[in-house]
This record gives sequence, structure tokens and C-alpha cells, in this order.
Amino acid sequence: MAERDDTYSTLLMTAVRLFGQHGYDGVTTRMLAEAAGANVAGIKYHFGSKDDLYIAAIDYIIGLLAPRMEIVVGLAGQAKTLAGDDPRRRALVVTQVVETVLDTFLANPMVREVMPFVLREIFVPGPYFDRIYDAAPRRLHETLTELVAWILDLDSHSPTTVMRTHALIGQLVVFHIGRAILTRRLGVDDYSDDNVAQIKQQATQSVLMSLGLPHDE
Amino acid sequence: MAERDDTYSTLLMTAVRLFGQHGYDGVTTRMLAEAAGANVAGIKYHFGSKDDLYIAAIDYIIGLLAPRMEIVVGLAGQAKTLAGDDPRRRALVVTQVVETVLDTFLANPMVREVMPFVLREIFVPGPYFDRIYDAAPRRLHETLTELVAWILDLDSHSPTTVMRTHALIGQLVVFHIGRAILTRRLGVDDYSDDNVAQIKQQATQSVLMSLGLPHDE
DNA sequence: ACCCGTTTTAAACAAACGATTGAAAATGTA
DNA sequence: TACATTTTCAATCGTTTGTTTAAAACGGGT
Repeated sequence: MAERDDTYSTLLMTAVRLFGQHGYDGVTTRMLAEAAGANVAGIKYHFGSKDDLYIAAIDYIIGLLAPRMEIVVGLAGQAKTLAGDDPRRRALVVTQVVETVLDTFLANPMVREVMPFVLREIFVPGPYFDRIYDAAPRRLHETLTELVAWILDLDSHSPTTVMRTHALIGQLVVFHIGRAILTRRLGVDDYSDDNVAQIKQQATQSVLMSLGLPHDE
Repeated sequence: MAERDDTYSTLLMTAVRLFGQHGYDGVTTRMLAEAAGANVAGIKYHFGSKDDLYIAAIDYIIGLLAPRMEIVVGLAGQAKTLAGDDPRRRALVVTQVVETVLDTFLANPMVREVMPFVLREIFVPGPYFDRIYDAAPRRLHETLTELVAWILDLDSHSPTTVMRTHALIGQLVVFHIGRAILTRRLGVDDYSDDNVAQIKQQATQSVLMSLGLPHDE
């Protein structure tokens, strides 16, 4: 986390975490200041208002996600040109893309911390939904749609292809959304490093099979 | 909707809808009363307090979901005994179960209305998470885990099997969670009846393939 | 018509909220 | 040291919050 120990950064990071957990109305300025070990007046001094702090949190998240999104987009783009019709080479491409997505959005601690905020904004679109949507989810969705169209030999502009891609993404984000359920089913408090590794493996496996690609047993 | 036009039911239904959309802190008693066309004091009169109304909403949801959950559990249970080793019969069983789940939790208007509440409680577990978890998600997860174990010939108690099931469920719930994204990608305001039918088809297809079962092209 | 329990209403309450102020204290830089 | 920047602190403003009160309105039974 790019969390310098100055009040500005601490407030910003605390905002990302608390807003992500409890939503805008679920967080008070006093709550924020206390959690950040700062004074409420610091919010006005550094950001202007609670609303401005929320926007600053969004901008931070976008700045964090955008470059990582480019990596996935680039990887998927060049992969299609490299791999031919060989199912095993195609499977390798998909595996790489999926594992990169999982490494980026599930395993990476910095990104993992901002995901509740992003997913909340998606689940309950607010006034700033488009800012986030354009920065990350849209690009990922479009990129993966073209990948799915390529693998399944479909039209990338067809609604059904978009839906298929949506189902594919569901196999990945469910490990964020349904964290409380999966941890209970596994009998653990939180994902361990081993769990994350297992999740990566199982999610990749599931995605590969859902695309009809060869997979190891 | 079991929405009788008396104040009690109207308040309860409005609570389910608003709490599901904006969360506990995002809804004020005045907001609730106005949306329900009632007086704020009615909340105290009929339920006791805002918190009690929230609990009443949970109880209503549980009462709605529990019996429908039993149908899925029963269907999956008897299906395994009926179908043998024939992949096509197995695929038929899975198709039935998945379509029943989708009909129940996506297509059904009454259930569809309470899903935001349920998914929010899962995404951000609150004090009453267990009440909901035990009523529906846990039973569905356990049932589908045994189904996946049966299809893929795995141990239903293995963590990896639970994770695979989690990925499977992700292919379904993503159409609730990611509604804002999918509708934008499709260029529509909300799922039309045609969209729901297409989603059912594509989600079923995706699930079948992710389990390595035969599917129509 | 009357009564009486149930329900609804408008108004008000104390508490907590976001926001703001002004001055002091702390911090780092030159 | 001198200086500008950053942070803290206590106090206050107007608003909104959940809750409460007492009166009014309703509706069936006799």
C-alpha cells in the first residue's frame, strides 16, 4: 500500500477501506478521522469535504487499477495474434490471461484492498459509477468478450457472447463477492495463501472447461 | 408480491427494497415512510424501531426463500439417484437443477426483488448474516457441492470441490451482482424478458461446459 | 347514534451528523 | 533562527437522524 504515514495518505487509505466496507452513508467523518488516527478538521483541510474525500478515493482507485488493466488488455490482445488454431496453445493463452487477472485482482494485496469499494460501486451504482466503470470493468469486459468470441468462434458484438463473458467473469469475482460464504464453507476466517493458490487453480480450471478448452486433471 | 395495501405490509416491502438498494445506513425512517406512503410513526407502531423493521425484513426474506430452497435441494437429491453414469442423463439433471435455480432466483419477480438485500448481506456481512446464510446460501452451496462432486467424481468435502462449486455459483449470481455492467454492455436499461431468457440459456450452457458435460451448440 | 380498540397523523424531542471556524501547536525547510 | 506548511484542538452552526408524544381519524359491534 502506498500508505505514507502523513495524514493525507492515511485519511485517503482509510476512506477507501471504510467506504468500501460500509458505503458512503455508513461512514461518518468522525469515524473516518478516528480510524485514521487524525482529526476531523483534517478532512476539510486536505480534501475539502466528505464528498471530496470520496471522489479522491475513487481517483486513487482508478489510478491504481488503470495501469494494471492495460497489462491484461495488452496480454489478451497480443495473445490472440500469437496463438493459432491449436486448442492447447489457445488454452495456454486463456490460462495466462485468467491467471494474470486473478493475480492482479485477487492475490495482489493492494488491489485486493480496493475491491470492496469497486464492487460496491458496481453493485449499487452511484453518481460516480461511470468514472469507475470506464476505468476498469468496461475495459476488462470488452477485452474478455473478444477473447471469448475468439475461443468459441462467436460474434464479439452478439449479446449472447457478452453474456457468456459475463458468466466467465462471474467465476472470478465470486471469490470476492462471496468471500463470507466460501470462508465459512472452508471453515477458515479468511483466505490463506494456500487458499488463494487453490482458488487460482480451481477458477482457472473452471474457466477453461467452460470454454471447452483442454485442461489438466 | 405479497403486498397487501395495509401499512404494515407496505412498510415491510418498502424496507426490503430500500435496505437492499442502499443498505441500513443509507435508508432513513423518513425515506422509508415516504416511499411507503405512510407516516414515520408507523414504523414504531408496527415494528418497534428501524432495527426491528430491518429484522422483520430479514424474516420475511427467509420465509420467502426457504421453501423455494427446499425445491432445489430435493430436486438435486433425487436426481442423483435417478440418473446413472450416462453423461447425457447427467447433463439433463444438471440442466434441470441450474434452470430451476435460475427460474427461482433470477426470473421470479418476487425473489428477484429480495436478492439485492440478500447479496448485500453476503457481500458485507452484518450482525444478522448467519440468519440469512443458514436459510438459503449455505443449503444451496452444500447441495450444489454434492452435485459437483457427483459429476466430476470428486470428494464433496474437499476444499477444491467447494471452490469449484463456488465458481459455478458465480456464473449465476454475477447476473445479479453485475447487472449495472451487463446492461450497459448490452445497451439496455434493464433486463428484458428476452434478456432473461437468453441469460438462462447462456448461463446454463456455461455451467454445463464448466462441468465437462455435453451441451447443445 | 354511540362506544372503543386500532390505526394514522402532525409535531416535537434529544442526539448525532457534516461542516466550519480561529487559534494554538507541531513539523519540516532554508 | 525564521518561516511556511501541516496538524491539532475545542467550540459552534444548521441540519438530519431515530424516536416519541398526544391528538385525530378510522371502523366494526351494539
